Amino acid sequence: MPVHNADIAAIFEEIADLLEIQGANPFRVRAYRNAARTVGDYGRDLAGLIAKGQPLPKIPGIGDDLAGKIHEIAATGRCSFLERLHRELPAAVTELLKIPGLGPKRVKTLYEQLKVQTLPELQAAAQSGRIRELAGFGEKTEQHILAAIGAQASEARRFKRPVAAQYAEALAAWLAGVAGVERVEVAGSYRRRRETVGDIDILVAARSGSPVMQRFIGYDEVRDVLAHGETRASVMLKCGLQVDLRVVEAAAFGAALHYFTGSKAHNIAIRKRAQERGLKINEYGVFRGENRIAGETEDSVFAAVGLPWIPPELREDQGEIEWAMRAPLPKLVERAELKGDLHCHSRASDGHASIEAMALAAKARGLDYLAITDHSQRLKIAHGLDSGQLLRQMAEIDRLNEKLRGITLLKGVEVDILADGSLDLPDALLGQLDLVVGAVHSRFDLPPARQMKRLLTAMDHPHFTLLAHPATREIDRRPALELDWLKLIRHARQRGCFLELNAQPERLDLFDIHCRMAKEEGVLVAINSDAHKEADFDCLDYGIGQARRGWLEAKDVLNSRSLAQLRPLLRRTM
DNA sequence: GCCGTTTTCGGCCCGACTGTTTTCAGTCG
Repeated sequence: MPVHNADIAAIFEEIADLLEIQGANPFRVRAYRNAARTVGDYGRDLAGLIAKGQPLPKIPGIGDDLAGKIHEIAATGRCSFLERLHRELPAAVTELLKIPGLGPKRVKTLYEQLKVQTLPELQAAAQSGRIRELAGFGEKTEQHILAAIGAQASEARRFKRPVAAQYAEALAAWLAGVAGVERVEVAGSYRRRRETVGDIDILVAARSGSPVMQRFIGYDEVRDVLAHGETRASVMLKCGLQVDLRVVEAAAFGAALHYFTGSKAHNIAIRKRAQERGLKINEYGVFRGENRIAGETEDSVFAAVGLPWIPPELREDQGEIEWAMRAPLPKLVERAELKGDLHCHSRASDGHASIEAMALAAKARGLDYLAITDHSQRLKIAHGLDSGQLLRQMAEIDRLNEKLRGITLLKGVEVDILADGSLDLPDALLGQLDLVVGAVHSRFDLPPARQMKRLLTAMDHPHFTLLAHPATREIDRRPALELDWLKLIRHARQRGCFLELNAQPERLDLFDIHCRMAKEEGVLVAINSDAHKEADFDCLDYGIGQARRGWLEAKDVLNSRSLAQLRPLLRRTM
């Protein structure tokens, strides 16, 4: 049973929960939480490194003790320290922390006073009125607990970007129209362009006396008001999405925007930096003693701690601060820099538009070239093309290229990578195409070693160009393949092929950390729409967001090349 | 538990809102 970074992170997170309930030193608790996040986001498989006998890399926040625990978990899958904690406190109590309003102190009280360990026990205690009897608890708390247990199953989820955008943008536009409102910005993980968002954070600059707070909690889509004060409010929308609003004066907008954009880890790192310089940062500005020295713009906040403005997509405390101290930050790729799209479908397989219609739609969105990559024969459900059908399509593309102006079509295919790594169409045919996009659409359950072999074998094929949606994950539906990413990326470099970042918002595959790994290893990434209809080209924007989170610049992106620059790259020489 | 250009000990980010309290602890972001 392989140990993943996520498994190590989960153990550290559980240790942090249990220590917190025990009332341990809060900074010790934080050390475990930081370590959980650092390990969970770490780009390389730590247990894999250890298994190969390599030393653990020096990771900030991981000292001798935690490194020792990582070694133990990697070797045994267990952590004796966690097991010791379990002997003192049942594992189930950490579940109680998931109830909003219940933190470590209250969970400890519930366990010690009422012997409550599980959610059903908590519910029973609340229903029988025993919770309100406890010191520090009351009737309202008991009611909230009952309501939260009822809501928990249905609403503990994250929202994909298109859904979040729909609500966030509409609400932001509505707030912008309220009297006295000067600026509105959607902050939080949405602004950092994370692939999913747990809630929406909206920041408003308003003149004093603006009714914006009242208008917010009275918004049509609001189901519950969770909290509201003078400057801050939280609501639950009917769709189950939580929205937090913060209102500040214009002079503090930059500081507040930085604060509410996060991430939390980035903010902590920036504040520590401020502290080292004798400054204090809060959402109202940067202060030296009583004097506010910055805060109107984000630029001014960063400048106050000796840094350039850092793009929101990089604010994860994943080295962006250290990088900015010693070198210019990357100039992250923008949508306008994409010159073409190397993966889309037509009506010939499972698309909904003709090749010509797709070409015109791509041209209308500023693209200069478009590869038609319908599915191959094995994918029956998508009406995959056999050799004869693909040959006829190639002839059709030749005819269209004579007719079309301002866009060039490339002949391609999204060929199935079969379980043994072979490709689903004959070599002679693949060799006639401009590019071969290979993809896994079946046998996601192969053992990791065989899955890895499958992909490496496919890349060894002389005509293989580009690996589509490499992890094959679909958000909330299908987990990512367990791959040795560094090995895969280095193999791609060696074989002269490329990786796709599939821009469909339910895929967003490559992951951000693997984009960054590809960049570091010198493997170009193609940001592709995988469009099945004309409007899908707009998905490229989601791909750009993910690419930016992966530190990619235009030079790291295959389809930022002009067609003339691209053609030689597609021609395999090995 | 981590960490070091004021430190190997003594720090560790900061403020708003709620509910239970009569001045604040707990929770959250």
